[in-house]
Amino acid sequence: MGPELGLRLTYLLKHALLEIEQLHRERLAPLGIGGRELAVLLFLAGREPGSQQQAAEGLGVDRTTMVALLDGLETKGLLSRRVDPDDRRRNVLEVTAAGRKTLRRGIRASDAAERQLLSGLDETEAAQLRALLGRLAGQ
Amino acid sequence: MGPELGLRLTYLLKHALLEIEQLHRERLAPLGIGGRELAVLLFLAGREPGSQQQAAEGLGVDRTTMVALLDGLETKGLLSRRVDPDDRRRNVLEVTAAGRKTLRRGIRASDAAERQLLSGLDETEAAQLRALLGRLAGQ
DNA sequence: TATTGTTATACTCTATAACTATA
DNA sequence: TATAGTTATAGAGTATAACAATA
Repeated sequence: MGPELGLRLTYLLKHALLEIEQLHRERLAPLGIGGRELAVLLFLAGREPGSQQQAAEGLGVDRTTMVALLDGLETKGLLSRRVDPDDRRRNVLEVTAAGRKTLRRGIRASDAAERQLLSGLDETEAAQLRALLGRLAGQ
Repeated sequence: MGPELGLRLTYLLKHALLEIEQLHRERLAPLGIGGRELAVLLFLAGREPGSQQQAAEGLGVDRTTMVALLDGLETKGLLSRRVDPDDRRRNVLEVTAAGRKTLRRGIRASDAAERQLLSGLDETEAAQLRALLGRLAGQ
């Protein structure tokens, strides 16, 4: 574990994150969404309709942050909020048909961004990196 | 490459970065510096005295961002600015004796933070992760 | 004219506190 | 009283534009 800045884990992780975020910006721009919006669609599409609070917890963002994120997605017609009849304080979130279409295109764009970041690694190495990072995340 | 959010590379990288940043905050707090200040000290200590502009480029931050960072370090007595007599537009940056001491303690704190992040991996796996991330950064 | 450091300003992402409507 | 969504506000971190001093 050398002292050099370029060898510090924080530096290496930040470098990789900044690069993959830039690749996502480029590839998601034609779809009119950002990486955080893709993450919301990805999170919502895979489970039963839930509340904003549940989505915020699942995504690890504050519920106040979620409001603006959902405003954007709703304005673009990619998801809908409707009041939960069983608890009128809650909004039930549902991805629209347009949202599902954008999500499918977004996943392909994200896959391409990941492949580009990992283009210097072979299949085995890419899988190793993914597995090791997954274990840091406790998966 | 599955569609699930928790398997996306961006999610995994961000998770690891947030965690190691938190570990650094905890371990650097007693030293009175933040992770970005440690990075500046680390960058400056390893090379010939240089200008703010050179430091900004080397660290990958804007030169306007560097000003406030250096203000903090100078106030704490960890580095000094002096006008370059050969080009009076430039400030020559030098880490003080106190700065070098804080740097040594900071490196130990950062090493400990890295070990904690990687505590679920064995030595070989930790080295693999470091090497793979290094290759993404073009090293 | 161009460059270095600086300041003012703005934009993104994030969180805290307070409001409202519901429970 | 407590909870879900919302708004206002503020704090990091970042960048752009413009300024003074110097080249």
